[in-house]
Amino acid sequence: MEKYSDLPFRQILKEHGFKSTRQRDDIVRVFMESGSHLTVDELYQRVRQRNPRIGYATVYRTLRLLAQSGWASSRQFGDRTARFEHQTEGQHHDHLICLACGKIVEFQSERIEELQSHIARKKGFQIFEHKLELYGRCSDCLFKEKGGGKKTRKKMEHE
Amino acid sequence: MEKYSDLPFRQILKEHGFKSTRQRDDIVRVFMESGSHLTVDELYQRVRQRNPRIGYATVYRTLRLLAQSGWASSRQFGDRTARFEHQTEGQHHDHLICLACGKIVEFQSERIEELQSHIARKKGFQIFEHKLELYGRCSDCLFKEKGGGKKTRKKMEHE
DNA sequence: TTCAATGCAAATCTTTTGCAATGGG
DNA sequence: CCCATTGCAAAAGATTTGCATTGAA
Repeated sequence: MEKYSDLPFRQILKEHGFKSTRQRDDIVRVFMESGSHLTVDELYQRVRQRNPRIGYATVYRTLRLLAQSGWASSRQFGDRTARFEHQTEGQHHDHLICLACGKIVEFQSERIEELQSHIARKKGFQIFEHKLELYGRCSDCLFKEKGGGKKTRKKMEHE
Repeated sequence: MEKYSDLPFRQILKEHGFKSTRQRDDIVRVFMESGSHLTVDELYQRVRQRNPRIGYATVYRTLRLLAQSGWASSRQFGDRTARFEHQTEGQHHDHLICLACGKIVEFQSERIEELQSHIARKKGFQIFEHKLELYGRCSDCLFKEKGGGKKTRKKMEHE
């Protein structure tokens, strides 16, 4: 068990004049240990396992705190439930979302970002952030759907 | 006044075994005549001016119908309210959104779409659709914010 | 006539908020 | 000790649904 005081987030809280609490520690911990893209409810359930006395509202409030300090950010994929992801060091990334199994894969493309700035400039916009989401089927689900193919195929290009 | 029976959407309804009604006519009409990106409430308000006896639920249900037949599609920009846009003939387009005044400008980039397919292929995904949104400030708002500049400036490039 | 569509209100679902009780600094 | 934070429950906002009534075919 690590010491709570080791949590760097406590530092952030202090800097901004917020208090550190058992609840915030637990929520931040669980959030940090989790793979990204959790819904608030998923996070709440996991936090509850560690500390069953935590309220839903506290999870929301702490998540907002995390977002405000740049540690987390929220996204909506398709559905109307927000998902929170770790803010990976200013590194912007986008998402591939499998509509069949829900898998979310991150990617990054400098070329696309360049084109975006180019377009924005042409339209007179100054871009602060962007969201790019590609929805489709991941290869696992494609294989499952097409049925019975061997595991390793060479070609799977369709127009 | 055009004849209701001229509405091509009536054809779609019939083909799918749905009934044409005064309400559906009115809603589809107003939707078609409106600039895109209306919220349900905005559409509801406008439809009410034409036909005050229409219920909120009917607007939702008709919008779903429009979406299912490919005439409309819903999007969430930033906020948690859905906005509906016309489905412009299979022509995919993306959006620039001004965070200050809410203006939404559409654009299209074949180069970006190519890069997207390329990335998807590398990750083993097959893409069915995508969403790309650029959030920032439109030039109007940029001028307003920087204050007092002349209307027509030559340069406004910031890094 | 018949059953889909409507209007209304109530139900859901996600997120936010008011407030008395709690606990960090 | 003081006031920010918490937990709960209630509120709010968006969307959906149940059901008796209406109306298109």
